[in-house]
Amino acid sequence: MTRVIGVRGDGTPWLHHVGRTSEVTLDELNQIEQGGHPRWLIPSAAASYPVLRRGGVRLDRCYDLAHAESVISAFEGTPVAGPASAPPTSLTLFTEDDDADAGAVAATQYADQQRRLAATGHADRLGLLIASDSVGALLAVEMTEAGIPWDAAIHDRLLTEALGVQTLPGARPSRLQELADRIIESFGRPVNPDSPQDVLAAFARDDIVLQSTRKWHLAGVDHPAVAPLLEYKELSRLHTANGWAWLREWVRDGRFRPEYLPAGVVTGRWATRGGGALQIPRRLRSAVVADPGKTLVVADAAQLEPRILAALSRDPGMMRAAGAEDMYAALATEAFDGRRDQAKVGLLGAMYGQVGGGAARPLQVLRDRYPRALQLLEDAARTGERGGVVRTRLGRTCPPGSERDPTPAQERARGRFTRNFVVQGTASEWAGSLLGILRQRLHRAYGDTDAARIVFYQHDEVMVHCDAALADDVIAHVEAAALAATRLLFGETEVVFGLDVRAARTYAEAH
DNA sequence: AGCCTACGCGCC
DNA sequence: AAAGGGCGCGTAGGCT
Repeated sequence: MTRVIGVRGDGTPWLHHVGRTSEVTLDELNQIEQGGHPRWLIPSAAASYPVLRRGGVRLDRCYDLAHAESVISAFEGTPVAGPASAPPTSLTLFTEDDDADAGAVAATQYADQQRRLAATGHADRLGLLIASDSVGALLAVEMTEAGIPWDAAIHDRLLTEALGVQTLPGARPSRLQELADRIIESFGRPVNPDSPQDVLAAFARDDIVLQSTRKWHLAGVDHPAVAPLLEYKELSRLHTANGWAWLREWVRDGRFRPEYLPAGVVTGRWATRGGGALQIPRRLRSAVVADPGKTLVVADAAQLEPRILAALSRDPGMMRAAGAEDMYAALATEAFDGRRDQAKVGLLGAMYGQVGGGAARPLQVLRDRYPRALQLLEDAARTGERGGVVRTRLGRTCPPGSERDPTPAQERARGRFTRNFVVQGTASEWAGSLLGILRQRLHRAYGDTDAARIVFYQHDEVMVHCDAALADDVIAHVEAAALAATRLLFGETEVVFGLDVRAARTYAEAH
């Protein structure tokens, strides 16, 4: 019998069961949870689970009505704003309005969703997708709670080494100021290096006309300001995006705690809010340091998207290549006279919708040698260009075209989007499945303790902060989770989804 | 002052 | 002739 769980605006948990909604204590919830790990219905884990966690409750499984609604509506062709982007007021009905029986409303909505799921004819796959998004919603809360271990002193030292010393708040650090001075000196007049317009105008006065100040446009220009400008841009980026202000705002008690938005991206990828958590710069990854006695297990899926393409299309040659440890090298041996870079450029170009430039010839080779794989992408692109929708392996559906009268350029852009959607979205399902399976395995092995906690996840990469002595076991759990995710999505397949996985004290060393 | 867009760049 | 997908975020600069 289904149980609905939620939290009122005043923080009181409620339980809806056999037609009745009543207040419930955290102890009672824990007892029911321990008694058999039911699959709780929950209007929104993002809204309710943090309160339950603060009370020591750990849910194993749930069905998140907001995520389910997003998945089902998109499949039906009437997308709602995603659960992540929905403003808090839209949850009022379920969590804050004490007059309505929130439990009864949720139970009704669930029944309606089950009916609609059955009507799709794909209740099995969509059910897996909803389960995956739902466990992601639970884990997202737990990951924010755990936080990424972050050594502020190391971060500070890295900043000082790169940027020089901080002078006054709001002023440039010394190294950055020196570069700004050199830029001005090179132009012989005042220029604000932070202003693209200003920089373009300065170059124009020296008879150099640039399309933009992007670094790849600047790179080939012969002018004394270019070198300091490129260095300034790189360091300025570090200063503004992950400098001392970021450190003060985001790192507390040795932890960086971003807010995760599972399936916050249309393709199903996660997004984060605040702190730019999915863009932790490489040069700062040595500041991510395990606590004493602990280690970081970092696993990332190698060449995930091309392998996804092979498994989705079942192209025989592509699947054979995707059985190799280095898929690009295998493709190169088979079809590119051993030129690995050609295989990579071609395959990435095919998945992103590139048509010209250096990818043109490799693309033709791929079309000749791997027609089924390329056809899958071409079909997705054509569907998008015509205004249709495409779906991932588990049925996540892209939004319908938004233009009423698309220009040819807009049609092509949408074709590139739908072409990429099937691959990026299915890759996201594979990684999300791995994540949910890993969460369950770690909990069964170590319980709700700090012995092993998932602390970071981005697209095709997961980080576990665990007791150093458990590193090998945790690595085995990650590898088992990857195999299980592969079976879940593709059954028996020749395609190998390999992981680069290792344990180390810092993120920099483990990646 | 607050809001919005364009730009540019970091990550996958 | 060139033609690459998905994001978040800080700054500049223009608007109300």
